[in-house]
Amino acid sequence: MSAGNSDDKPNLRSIASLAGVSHMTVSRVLNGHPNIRPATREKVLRVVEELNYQRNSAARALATRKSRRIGVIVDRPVEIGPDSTLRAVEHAAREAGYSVSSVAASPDDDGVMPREAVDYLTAHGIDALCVIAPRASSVDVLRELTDGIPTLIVKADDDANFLTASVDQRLGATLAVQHLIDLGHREIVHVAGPLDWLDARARERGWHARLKRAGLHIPPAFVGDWSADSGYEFAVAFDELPPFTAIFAANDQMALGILHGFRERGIRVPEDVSVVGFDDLSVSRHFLPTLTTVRQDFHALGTLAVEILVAALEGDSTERRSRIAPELIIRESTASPRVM
Amino acid sequence: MSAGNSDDKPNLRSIASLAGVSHMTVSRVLNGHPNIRPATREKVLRVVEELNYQRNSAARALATRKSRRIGVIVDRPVEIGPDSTLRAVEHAAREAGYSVSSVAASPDDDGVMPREAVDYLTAHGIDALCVIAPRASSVDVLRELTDGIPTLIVKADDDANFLTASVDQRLGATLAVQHLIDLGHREIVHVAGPLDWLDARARERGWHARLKRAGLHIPPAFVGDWSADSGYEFAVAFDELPPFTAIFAANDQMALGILHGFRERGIRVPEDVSVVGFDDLSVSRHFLPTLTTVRQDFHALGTLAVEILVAALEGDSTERRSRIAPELIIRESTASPRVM
DNA sequence: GGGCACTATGTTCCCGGTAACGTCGCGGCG
DNA sequence: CGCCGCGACGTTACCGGGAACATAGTGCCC
Repeated sequence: MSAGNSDDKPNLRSIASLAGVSHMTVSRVLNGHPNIRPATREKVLRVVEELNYQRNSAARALATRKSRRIGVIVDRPVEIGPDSTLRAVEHAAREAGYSVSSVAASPDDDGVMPREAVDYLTAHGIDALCVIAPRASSVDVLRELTDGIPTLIVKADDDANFLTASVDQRLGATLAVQHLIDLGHREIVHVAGPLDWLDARARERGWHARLKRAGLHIPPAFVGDWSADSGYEFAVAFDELPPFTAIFAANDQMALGILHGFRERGIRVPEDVSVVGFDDLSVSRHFLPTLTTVRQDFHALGTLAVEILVAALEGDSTERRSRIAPELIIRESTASPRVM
Repeated sequence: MSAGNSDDKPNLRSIASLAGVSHMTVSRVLNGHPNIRPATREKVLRVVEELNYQRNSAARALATRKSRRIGVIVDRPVEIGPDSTLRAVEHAAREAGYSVSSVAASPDDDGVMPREAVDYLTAHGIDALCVIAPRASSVDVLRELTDGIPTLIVKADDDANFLTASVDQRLGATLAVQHLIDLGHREIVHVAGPLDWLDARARERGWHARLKRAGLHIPPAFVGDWSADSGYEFAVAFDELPPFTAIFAANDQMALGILHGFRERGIRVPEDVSVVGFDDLSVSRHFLPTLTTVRQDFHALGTLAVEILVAALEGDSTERRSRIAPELIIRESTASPRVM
């Protein structure tokens, strides 16, 4: 405390004069330029250390026209999945020497307004953009907004305009449905997320495709809103629904709502109906019954996204896209159907 | 696309020459300076509009020595509460013309390393700092790191060094315990979070204080780790525990684990034991049984935090701290104890 | 009608870095 | 022995804004 600081923060010039060199030499040392004599380098670093000097990122950004900041748009209200991904992105970006600026959907509205979000982020200076949990409508709008900014969208389909990375949603859905088929289920319904979301669509398609391939009846999907409440509402309407013996829910929260609704209606899981979720929230293994679900590795996803973006930014662009395999976690909420 | 853009982005000078004024006039218009003729203002704004001009935030930060950025440290791994607060902070900051840069704990480690986090944030230029879900140890370290940076810590106790804002944790705990007492419970145990976390401590103290005031027996608190798993482990050890009829769990996740463990042990909730949680996650109303809990308004908390910080930054510093009242939500997991 | 207080605007310099180019010393080579 | 090339720096200009001061017009008052 008050250890004789000259009032202002040190800058390149003050370091330089203390080290007896020019400010450019200091800059070069800090940037790891090759042609610096070891003695000089050490002299400079010593002073840097001593004054606890930190480069001014604003000045750097101004001079280089690069902010070393990645903008992130999170298109879904607070949920473990998107937030885990966001944190993983932040972490990986930090490790790579970047910082992150995010715009996230509020609890009230569905998603973010893409135009406003991009405006905000570009106004604050970003080198690249990453979109988590996107809606199809957002992607459409983004196409014409992200001109010149490397943009990665967390989605499974390739896209000519964007970099992509994702957990393979269709594979996840396939694993879930396959598991139910293997157990002997023939009537498998789907409680989907809002189909404007790409993840919801991909899961619905995976479910649909697997049923079709198995030659099973394909009932219309019930569309929820990701919330446990919507799963609950689906379940309490059980008596009015066409018969089925298994449900694939598009996320664990809706699955939880379904468990709750069934309990109230006296329908037993898994004896009467099997339920599979998606995400494997940390709490899902404590639902009653514990939930069979599809695990997504959000951390790996965020890390991968940053890897791809940074590669694109720094030239060694190898891959434009990549998918992470999800994993089926079998617990108590699924079983073979009773013989009718 | 390619609608005749001159290659580079417009800047103050290019706007100025197109509008036939000096760059300072443009700057003044954009900053809302008073002494500008309406005609001039409109002329400038027209050009700004036309070129879709956005100020360069790096240049602005360099010139003003203000980044208009708030650094946020989230000291807990991914969880709905802290992430909701973070998002609310981000939202409120955006509305106030600030952006947010965050450092969050990864799933692996407990909390963030305060020194590294602050270094990182200051290196990227922040005007203020906000700490969400802090550990006591973090706070101690921060005291000597945040010299000169207005810092708000989300905690309930006043602090000479920091601004504070919080949901009143002790009040929340008091509400929970009061509810159990009102139902006729006399043996009320607490499943706490790790006591290094200020929130965990405050809840433990609230529980302790209310029991003491009621003259009830105060059993030692069981310390979990916030996870549903730790609640589960507590519950399955039921037979080895001293007798009790009610549990106050420090968060909903541990409460869920408790419900799960009790189910396995054949202990009925609320008939045998009542359970109260804390947080009111969106899923808590679908637990089996639905969970009585203490609701925290995370959005209000984040908004409040930014309000206080911005007030501190912009001089009209009114309040240094403020608390939000939590609310008891009564559901099925609590009932009067059976007469023994 | 001249001085004066404003108002509206322009000039210049500076923020703290980096790019581009200049300079100096030294060793190798014809 | 003189020239060249290059390594190791230094100098200068510039990134795009804003603060501080300078300056031109304008109405008002004595």
